[in-house]
Amino acid sequence: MPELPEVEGFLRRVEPFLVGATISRLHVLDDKRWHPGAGLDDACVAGATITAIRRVGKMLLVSLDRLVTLALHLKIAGQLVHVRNDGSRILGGHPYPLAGADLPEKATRVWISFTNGDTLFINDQRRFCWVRLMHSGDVEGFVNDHGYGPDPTDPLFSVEILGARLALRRGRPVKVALLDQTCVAGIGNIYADEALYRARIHPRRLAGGLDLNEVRRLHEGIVSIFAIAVPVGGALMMGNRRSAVTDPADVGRDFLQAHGCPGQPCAHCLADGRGSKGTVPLIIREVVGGRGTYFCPECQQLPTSR
DNA sequence: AACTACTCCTGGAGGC
DNA sequence: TGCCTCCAGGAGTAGT
Repeated sequence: MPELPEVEGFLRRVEPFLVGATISRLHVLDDKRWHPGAGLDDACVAGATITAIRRVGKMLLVSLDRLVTLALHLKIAGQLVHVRNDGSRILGGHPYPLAGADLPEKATRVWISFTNGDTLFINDQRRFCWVRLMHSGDVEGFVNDHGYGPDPTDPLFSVEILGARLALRRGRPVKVALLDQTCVAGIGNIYADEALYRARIHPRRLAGGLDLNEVRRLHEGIVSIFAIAVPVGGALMMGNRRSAVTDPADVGRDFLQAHGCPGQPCAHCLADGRGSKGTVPLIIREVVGGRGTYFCPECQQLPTSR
């Protein structure tokens, strides 16, 4: 579930505290989540200082001054918790509650303690996340092997680029193309649904079948939903349903209009006056590309055949 | 080349 | 209440 906004939002908030921090120890609690490269182990990072953090797609890359890099991917249910030496916490990724929980806890897979008393916990209830340690010289090759597409938060991400990437996947449903990290990097199931909803495009439309105006709308949908989601650290989703906002600080994270909203009146149709009171079209759920997909059957229609 | 199916894994929901 | 089954999902891999 942690997609681009969840990872980027966390990165932006913790960067001031992490860059320049020196690791005292890296603790591996779940060997299966830990993948040190050849000749490397957890002891290699003790005493190392973080020089930079960046994101590629949904992956986080933490560069250390020992010419090694920690790479981590939160997959579906991964969560990052930065605990400062005054006890304050910054949460990123999956929002499953840790109210008052002592860390590390049972879902903690790897954690890092810093010489300044701060700690960073990598939690994952589902055990799909991974943490790699590699030589910094190998990072470029590792990233290139994934073949990531353009980043939609990059100012250079244009309508033309999106159109060209979709054209390469012309025979696939546009939703499936958006989920392909080599098409556009960082979009997952939540934001693919939201972007298509904003663009009023049916998720089963073929990627190559969109006209220029539709590609423009989709580009705007992607860029605008990320503009909302990134600053607040992403949406509050627990599994396949939206989680209730319990912390006033999280109110801004309740912005989803389609994904996880089955049976809710379509906001577009409401605004456009479609359907009288009580008969406004409702958001429905179908499986597209093997993923639960939410959309409005009224304002996101498939073109009539032939 | 382009699909689909399966794998990894756990917690939560729903049925009985 | 308790047990059982099903489902969610990122992304890699295997099979069609």
